[in-house]
Amino acid sequence: MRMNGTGATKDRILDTAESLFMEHGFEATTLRALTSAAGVNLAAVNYHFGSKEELFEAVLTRRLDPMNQARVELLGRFEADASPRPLDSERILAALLIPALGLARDRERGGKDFLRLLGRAYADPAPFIRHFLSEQYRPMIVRFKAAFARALPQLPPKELSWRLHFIMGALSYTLAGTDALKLIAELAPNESADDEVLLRRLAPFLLAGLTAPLPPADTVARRREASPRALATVAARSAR
Amino acid sequence: MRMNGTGATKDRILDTAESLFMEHGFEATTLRALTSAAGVNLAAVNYHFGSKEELFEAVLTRRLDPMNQARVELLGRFEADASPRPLDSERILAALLIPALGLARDRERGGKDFLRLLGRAYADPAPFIRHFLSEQYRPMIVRFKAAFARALPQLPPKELSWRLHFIMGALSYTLAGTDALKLIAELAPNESADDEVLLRRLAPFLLAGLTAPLPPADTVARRREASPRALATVAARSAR
DNA sequence: GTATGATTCAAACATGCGTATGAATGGAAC
DNA sequence: GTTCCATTCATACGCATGTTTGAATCATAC
Repeated sequence: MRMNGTGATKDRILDTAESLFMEHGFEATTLRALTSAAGVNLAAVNYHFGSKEELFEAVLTRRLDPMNQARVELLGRFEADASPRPLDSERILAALLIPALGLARDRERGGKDFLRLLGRAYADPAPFIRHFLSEQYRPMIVRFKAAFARALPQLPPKELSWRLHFIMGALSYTLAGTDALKLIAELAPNESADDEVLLRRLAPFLLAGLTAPLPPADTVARRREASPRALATVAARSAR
Repeated sequence: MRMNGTGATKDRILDTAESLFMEHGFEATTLRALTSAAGVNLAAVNYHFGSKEELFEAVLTRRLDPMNQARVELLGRFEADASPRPLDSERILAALLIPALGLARDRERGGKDFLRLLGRAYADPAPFIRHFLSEQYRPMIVRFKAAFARALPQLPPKELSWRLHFIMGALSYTLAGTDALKLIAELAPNESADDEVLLRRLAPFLLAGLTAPLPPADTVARRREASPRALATVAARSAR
């Protein structure tokens, strides 16, 4: 055993890795830059974590595991409160977003960095990252999908899967954001309240998408519903 | 001048790069793997493109530029058709999605690869990539934002910016997809019709989010509107 | 047919990477 | 105060990377 001054080497590595992986990505972050920024020896990463990949997984697990657990717990609590009536999709969505919001807000250091890192990990093509994330998320996703299915019985399961996919996309992209914001617009200088405001704006957007009317039934649109038909119509018309 | 057999070396490099960058990302794709897969000499990349980064930009420009141009042109055509009435947001959204759909469908080879590559480039932290994409997209985004602002005059500009951000997020995440699909659910074996089906499911989702009711006005929700209030309420209640 | 200039090629360059090693270090246990 | 063992450290290993070089190759123009 050992009891160092304040922060154990291991934690210092995790914190620095979280920040650097977020900023530069996994591949572009070198162990030399990482250990030098953390003020530890180069060999410390391999000593404490085994390899760079295992370090990355440790960085993710440290926060992802509690966050997804909190999501499931919150969902259970909401369901108990609403019992015996089924929980409405608005609160299910809330159970999905609130722990992410809490992570962004509560931990003064690193929390927001982590969410950006997570958003980027989502899009990373490295097989070990994709596999790891998939394993980490599966139980949570299965649980929420079942809850949404109860709340939206008229929505076909396949459609629900797609919309959950879109939701996770908008969420992770948004959390990964920062520079991307500049791409869309000049969002004024009030980036202060950011994350809370962000999720309060994201929630209605996602809820509306989740409960949107169904798309046209078949490959060629037969029905004459108002809203979702036009895209197909217009697409056909624009064929040159 | 030179006229090689069939495909000039330059094009062969571009095609292979598109596929490999998509599959492994920018950093993890080595010039040796790339040139060997393309059947060209290792030095050919530096000879024709100058550097790996410039090759990446060339890969992106080759398709991104025409796609965004097509988006703007299509928007203009729709606006002319609708004149003098302002174009509804549904068709504006269609002008945004259809060229992406066309790219995924028309070019038998590479089109879909490119969209996945693009979705991944969105999330890549490399500064030169972010800067490049931002420059490539700005004119198109500005144009569409103005069109949406006309179609949705009741929506505050800042709110519109956010929702455009969410839209681009769901879109790029969806286009980058494939493996991510497995994460959400077992989408059955009919991945056949994929891309067209995908966008026809995505469009109603995005349209509903875009036209969703406004979130609560202030930091603390004052009004008693039905739908978007609950998240804030519930969040406060769940504070432990 | 020879000169020209663009392209291809094999080989090397310098550098940086993740990882491994073996000696130093220092607090805890006896 | 000596033993012990987890940790730290400087250093080196082996290798792969992006890039450069200078000669070989080829179609074209004269």
